[in-house]
Amino acid sequence: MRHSLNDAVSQGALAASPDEPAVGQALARFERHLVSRGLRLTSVRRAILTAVLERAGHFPIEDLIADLKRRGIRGSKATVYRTLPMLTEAGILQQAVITGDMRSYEAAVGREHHDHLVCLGCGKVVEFEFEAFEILQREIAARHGFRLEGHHHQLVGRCPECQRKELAPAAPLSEGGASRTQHPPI
Amino acid sequence: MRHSLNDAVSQGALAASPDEPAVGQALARFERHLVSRGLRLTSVRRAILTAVLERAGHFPIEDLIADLKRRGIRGSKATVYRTLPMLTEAGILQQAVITGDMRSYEAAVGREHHDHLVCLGCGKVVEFEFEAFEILQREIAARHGFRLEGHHHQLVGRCPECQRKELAPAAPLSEGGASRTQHPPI
DNA sequence: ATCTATGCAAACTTTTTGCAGGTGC
DNA sequence: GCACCTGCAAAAAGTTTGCATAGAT
Repeated sequence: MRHSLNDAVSQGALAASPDEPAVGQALARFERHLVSRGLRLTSVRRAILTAVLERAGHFPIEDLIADLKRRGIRGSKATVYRTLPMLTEAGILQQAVITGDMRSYEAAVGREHHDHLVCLGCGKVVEFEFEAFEILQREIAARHGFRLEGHHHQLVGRCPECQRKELAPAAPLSEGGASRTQHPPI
Repeated sequence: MRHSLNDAVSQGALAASPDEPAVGQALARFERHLVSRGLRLTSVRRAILTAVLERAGHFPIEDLIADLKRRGIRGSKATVYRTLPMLTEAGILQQAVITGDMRSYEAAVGREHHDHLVCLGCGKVVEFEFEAFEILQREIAARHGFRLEGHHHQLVGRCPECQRKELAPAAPLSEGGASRTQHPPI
């Protein structure tokens, strides 16, 4: 009963509360990771990790830096850029895979795999969960000898608003109406 | 019998032959797209589109530019950067979704959806096809009011070589062996 | 005390843009 | 001939790095 598909809309900063147990666990994991390599869990790194976990979804690095600034927390651009890969290696973050211009990250833990439904028109992203196929995915990975560590499943399309805009656009070009991004099979 | 999963390894430049009908069709589509907006299908644009279609898989922009240079074809960096979005709007290309640093594209047509199996260690990408779930995908899109136009399904893991390297690395750190990127659930 | 972490600013890389001259229709 | 197109070079945007100072154990 847990393996059918399962939707969850979640955009923007859903802001997990800072005292959520996940934060403590992530801190512990991060510290383990750091210490095992002779590095230190400093206050800046703690602040960055906390800020990261408060962004529920995927986020561009710039936004994270802005978060820190806004709250008067230390943590410069350079330090953030140096810390995010550590969080990734610790298994706390992963690079998000959005049709993308800039690099973005998302939590690798604390939620089930959440996948993206991206609007080609306005770039809006809706998240959903889609767990039904992990076995088959594992099968595919195994065929290629890979050990599977995660997946991204991203659907791209047009959101309701953009579909509406398509019908009555300021499009004085060709007669056909929606000429802009309609893709009949070639 | 066509809806089970279906694998196809294909890396590097599988190089469709230039006289393949797909090229002509794509050119026609591109021209339609351009003309409908008062733009022109020039020789440089034709060359770029041809080069694009000769790269079977996903490719970074830099590689495409190198292709053109290597063959003495006109088509500067700037023009390539200006042309690729047009090809995307025409439905011929789409941005590839690779855990990514730089932007990359792939053909949106001429092959079934092909998805990626990416190695976290060395970045190697194996492509596979995974068509079984389009109905469910459509269902998810519909729930959110989206019109589905495509999908990416990307699996990330460790390729066989990188798994091997993990076991006998030059890793004089902690005692545990593979400390680097093993992620037990938090 | 020693070694790591941080911030700043400079360097780099990738992508975008302005502009003078070339090209297609 | 009028627009659009192209290449170059300069500008932006995003990311990385060197270095002097601050911080952690």
